[in-house]
Amino acid sequence: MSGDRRKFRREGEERRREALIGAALELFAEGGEAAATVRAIADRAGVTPGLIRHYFATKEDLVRQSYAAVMTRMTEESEAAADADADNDPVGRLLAFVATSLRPPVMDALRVGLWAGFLHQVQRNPEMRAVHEATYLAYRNRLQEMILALPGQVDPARARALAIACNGVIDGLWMEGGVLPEAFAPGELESIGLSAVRAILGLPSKDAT
Amino acid sequence: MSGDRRKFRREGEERRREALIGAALELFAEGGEAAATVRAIADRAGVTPGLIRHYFATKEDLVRQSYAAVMTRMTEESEAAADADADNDPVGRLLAFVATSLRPPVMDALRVGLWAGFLHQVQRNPEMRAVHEATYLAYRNRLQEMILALPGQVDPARARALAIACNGVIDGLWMEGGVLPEAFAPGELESIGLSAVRAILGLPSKDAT
DNA sequence: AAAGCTATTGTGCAAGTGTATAGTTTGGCT
DNA sequence: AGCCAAACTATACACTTGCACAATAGCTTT
Repeated sequence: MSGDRRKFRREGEERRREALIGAALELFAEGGEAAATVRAIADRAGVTPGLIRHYFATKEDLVRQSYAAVMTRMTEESEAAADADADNDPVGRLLAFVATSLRPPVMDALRVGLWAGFLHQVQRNPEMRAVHEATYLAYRNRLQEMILALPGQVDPARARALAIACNGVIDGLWMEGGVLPEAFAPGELESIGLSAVRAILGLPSKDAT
Repeated sequence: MSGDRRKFRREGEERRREALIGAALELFAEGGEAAATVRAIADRAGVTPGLIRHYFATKEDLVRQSYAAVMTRMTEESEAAADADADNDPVGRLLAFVATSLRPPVMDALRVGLWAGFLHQVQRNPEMRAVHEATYLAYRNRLQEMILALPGQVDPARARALAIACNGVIDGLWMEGGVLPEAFAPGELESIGLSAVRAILGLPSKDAT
């Protein structure tokens, strides 16, 4: 009678958390805040809604962790690209870092949409704001380290300003490319971003003879 | 008994529409999408919820029209600010334009929040996308005209790239300043933005002796 | 001054929301 | 084999949401 209770497998805590976060991000990217209901998330993750409460104190908690996951993943991807640049050339590392941020899969419509949706929450939710501040500073500080590693002397105060400026260009172009992809030629934003960063940092331009 | 029906005044169709849109924007800016319920909007506008249905086919309709109103208003303000700068010096005009974008009231937390929410809808709604594209291009083209007016030759293709780059820095810094105001010293972003634009355009730096 | 049009109100409803909580199943441990 | 913590399900609740609809009050016109 009541025997048609759903079968289930016990997953590791880590994997279930990630699955739930992944499902939330998918729904958020597809249909915005409204689409990411507790029931829809559970459904997408192949689980019943109650389980969400088992892993996350509240829905807001899940949303916050999802945001943190997305942002850190993006920084890590750019960082990996910089490290993959096996040259020990500091200039090459920095430019690889910038270029990666301005092409897929980092520069992507879904990610920008995700980011915009979250950004909207950052303003009034202190915990979300903390996550935003942390991820933003992580990215910018990475940039600053790379700037300090460049040949030639740069005093710290100036390095901070330069990092903020470079971060600004990257963010701006990343966002515009994500929102209006067809408004730019393939590779155009990447090339523009690299030139701009070079100009800001006073590096010689690529097409110099 | 049933005589305590609320008194009201009949407003013109135009004024009521604007009042409702205004109320929606206020709530959206303050508390995000979640705060802008039909009831709250009606309340703020000094009206009962049913009336919203009288002026807008659906809530989504109201939201879309609100966003369109905000975006057009922002562009108009920027344009007006640029025109108000009566100097005949092209460099001064351009830098004033940039600086204005990076300080209040243009760089403002509420506006950035509003804009983020708008951006989030741009991806799924073709009409919103059209509004966004138009306002973005209007701003960027304005920038491009000013770049072409600078002393020295700039070929059009390069002017486009420079305008995109400058627009990127401005957007990025504007957004970061709006989201994390206390992370920057007063005037810091304005000064960083001006230096960055100068560097990108190859203009002499301000603090040159 | 009476009538008529419609802007505005008030009430109600079905659907969907996050969350609480009690009960059931699972897989590892002894 | 048997037990037990906890991973998981199921159900229910209190609330909120957008929307429909009939009644009414304010203008405009005659």
